[in-house]
Amino acid sequence: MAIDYQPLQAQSLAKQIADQLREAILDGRLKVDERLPTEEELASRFDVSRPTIREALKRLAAQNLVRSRRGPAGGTFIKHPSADELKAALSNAATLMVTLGEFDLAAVTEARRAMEKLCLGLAVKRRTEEDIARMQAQLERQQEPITDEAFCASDVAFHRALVDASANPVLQFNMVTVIEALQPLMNMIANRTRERQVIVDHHRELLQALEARDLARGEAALDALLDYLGGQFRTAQERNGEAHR
Amino acid sequence: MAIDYQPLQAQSLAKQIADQLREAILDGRLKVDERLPTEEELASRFDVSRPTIREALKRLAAQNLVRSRRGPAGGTFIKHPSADELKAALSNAATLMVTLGEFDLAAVTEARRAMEKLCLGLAVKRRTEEDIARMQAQLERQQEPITDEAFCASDVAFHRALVDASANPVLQFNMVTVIEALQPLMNMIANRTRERQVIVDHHRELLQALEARDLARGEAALDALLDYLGGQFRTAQERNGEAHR
DNA sequence: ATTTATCTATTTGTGTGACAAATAGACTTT
DNA sequence: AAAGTCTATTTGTCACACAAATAGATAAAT
Repeated sequence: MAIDYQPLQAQSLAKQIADQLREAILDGRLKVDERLPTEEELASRFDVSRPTIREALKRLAAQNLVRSRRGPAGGTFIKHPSADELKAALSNAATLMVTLGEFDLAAVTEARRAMEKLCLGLAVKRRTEEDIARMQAQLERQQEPITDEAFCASDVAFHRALVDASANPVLQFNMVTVIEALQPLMNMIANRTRERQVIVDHHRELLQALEARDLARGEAALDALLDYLGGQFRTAQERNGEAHR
Repeated sequence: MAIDYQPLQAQSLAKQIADQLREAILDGRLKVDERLPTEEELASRFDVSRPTIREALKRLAAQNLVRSRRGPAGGTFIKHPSADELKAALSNAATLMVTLGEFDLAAVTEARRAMEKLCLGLAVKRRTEEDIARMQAQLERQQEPITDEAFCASDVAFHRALVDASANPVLQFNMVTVIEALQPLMNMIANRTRERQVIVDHHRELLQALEARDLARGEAALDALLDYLGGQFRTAQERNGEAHR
């Protein structure tokens, strides 16, 4: 007797309504910039109260699917999704997954190494002078006496600039899970001046390789950098493990 | 005089509260499975009404950051993020970005080709018999007389199984933006029997290569398949473009 | 003594009604 | 014609009430 007991939980009305509207948006039955009926009318259509409708709309708003405006020409509109907003949301979620250990650090670094090489391969062909300048600016910043957090932020910005030089928005997007999501972990690593220099040297080598459009040299620099970073992460984790005892 | 006019719009209270709580969760000030105060208490703490608090909590619930239970031991709890839920959310968002043209189809296919090769590279080393069996099952299904939608779903499942064989959760995760997100577009392509056979042949070749752990052969099959698919997408887009005139 | 049923308190879910705040458009005034 | 004012509409917020679920305590039955 193996009945798979259905949850059959009467989900909250607001959730059901939100799901229904979300599906309509995804299916294209509700188009971008289209205006939904007023909350009052939605309430009567779904035969629920206005607060329930509001909760449903707030859920959608939290997912950047709709936006609301007050006033006569106001209302709730289907929102055109923006890559930047989605990137920010993904960064938050991925950061959480990493810091909570849901994503194994080894898996993240493995994926990063592979994907960042992909980006490098495209960047070598497509990088512009602006890309180089952006990376150069971060490199210089990393040699100034800045706080650990500013150094890490600049590190992230440097790699982000490299990824952006690939000129592929989908890769740029996906890379947040292996670049930005690691920032909190990196912040836990205290970078002494001597250690910073190692990173800066690798960055400089990587930048020069990109400028010279030398893929092999760039990959070597990236490998060296990620080998070093991987070691740093491991020792940081061990230190953390000891601290927990 | 270049004042950067601050938005200074008083954002909705619910949004501010939601943002504040989200930051606390991301910072680790609120830990997983921790219980938030009751809605009533939160309301008095933030000095707002309970509906406002509820809206804030619903926003967080929509992002899978908290979950609520009724009853004496109930309340609102910080939720441990699940890769599957996040994957589903990302799939929705990415699908929308693709269907609305926010992600260029050329960029998606370029990213897919590169990333799927990465997965293949790992899968060749790590694939298990279960991986092979799963892909084999989909391959057989694709040769049965099923609907176009079922064929597309099986196509996605086949590639998903390949990606999963890489045994890297981060890559598996990111691949939804280039595999699952394309399903609606693939559904728009009517697959005649003759055309299905082309895809099935490529799949079989790919599967055999994976079984033999032959990376070069697998990459060739993948390239051929994606070349074919790219062509299909282009003609579909052109047909669509004509239909819009 | 263990299980089962019932009660109770607590907390979220939902409903109702009201008013505040923003704002597009019509209207009035200069 | 331009600027200011008014007005209607819609979302934002609040207050209060009750329903529904549920963990734990209590009582009852086997």
